[in-house]
Amino acid sequence: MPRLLPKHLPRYECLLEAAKAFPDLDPSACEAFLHLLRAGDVAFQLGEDYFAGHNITPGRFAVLMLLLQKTKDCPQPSTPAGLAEMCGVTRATMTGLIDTLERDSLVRREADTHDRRMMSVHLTPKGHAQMSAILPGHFKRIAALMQPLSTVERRTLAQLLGKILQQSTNLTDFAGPKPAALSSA
Amino acid sequence: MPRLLPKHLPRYECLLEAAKAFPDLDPSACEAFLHLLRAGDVAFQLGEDYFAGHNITPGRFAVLMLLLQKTKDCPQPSTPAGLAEMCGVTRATMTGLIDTLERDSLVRREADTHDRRMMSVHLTPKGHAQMSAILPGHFKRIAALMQPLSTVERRTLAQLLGKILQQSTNLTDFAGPKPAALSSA
DNA sequence: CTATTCTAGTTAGCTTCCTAACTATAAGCC
DNA sequence: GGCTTATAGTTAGGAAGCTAACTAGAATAG
Repeated sequence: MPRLLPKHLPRYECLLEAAKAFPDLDPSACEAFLHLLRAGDVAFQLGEDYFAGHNITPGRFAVLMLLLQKTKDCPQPSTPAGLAEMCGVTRATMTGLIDTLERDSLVRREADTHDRRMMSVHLTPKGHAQMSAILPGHFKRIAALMQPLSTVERRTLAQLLGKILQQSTNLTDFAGPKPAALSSA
Repeated sequence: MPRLLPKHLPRYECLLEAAKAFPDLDPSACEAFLHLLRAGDVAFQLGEDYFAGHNITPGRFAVLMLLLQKTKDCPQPSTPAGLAEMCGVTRATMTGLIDTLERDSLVRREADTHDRRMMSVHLTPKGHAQMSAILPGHFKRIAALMQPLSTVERRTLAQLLGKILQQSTNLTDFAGPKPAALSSA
């Protein structure tokens, strides 16, 4: 399910030309932005296409990945609400993801004994095996995609993208900071 | 509709640690890849959130953008199939997009007089006005997102992403070149 | 000229996300 | 303790993309 974006990146001269009609158009910003959209889509599809061969969607992969990390790092159980938070989706969406993962026996729901509203979610042995089967190929494909970039270039890329991510949070915090987010301020 | 991705980027030390368990994991490649996924999503959402205030989806915007360019550049009419090709979606999806755009009087379908299978799609005056209302704000937001990067950094970013895009086409061409794509080879 | 094949556009049904409303349980106020 | 509020999870219905199958018209083979 690729994103609906123009597949064709305009040449820089076209952006310069368009800037005459639109004074707000910053050609260098637009060029970087459009490259980012395309490359981000390509990166996403790289994973999506690969996972599809293992009967997994990106959303299911994200959940399995989080559960895999959890089993290693922290002993505290994973709840649907916590997973939704970390994945950036609603609790309703997480319910659906866990439904299908549980149907395929990749995860298991367990009721919390202390708080009967809560559930905890665990990776089953089958789920663990599934991830062990998927991850090496996934990492190989990531390495292949990044192969033309030197280690220095990768570092540079990550830093430049990090600045954009930081700016994004600045902009959204400025535009509409959640009241809850101000609790620490 | 953000993509379902882990919102949290792992620290580099965690990638180094994970590489011990997974020999195929290249930490610098993964770091760049994960940053790219997050930043691409942020960039996409920047547009999506803004368009939503104008009752437009990214898909509809892409179609309107192509039609706007067409009116300037080439006199040849835009067909649904051509638009689908340029947007990278199926013809079926394009039918749906044009349906809603036509319902909102932003575009107009016209039957081709020579080939009665074909339609041509045109921007209406209202569609043109809509784009004139949307684009300046869109360009401003793009400029704001890229503001922390210097012109040189933007250029560097575009070049690094260009290498990734090129590599992506190399990989897919190698894996499964469409027979039709070989016609020129 | 007729029959096959190809192409443009549409329709029908699926998936994955969403929001809004609901149920059950826990926590806080009187 | 009993009432209000907040929280965890689920359910129901909607939006936007997909594939597969269909219809109508054009192109090509015989």
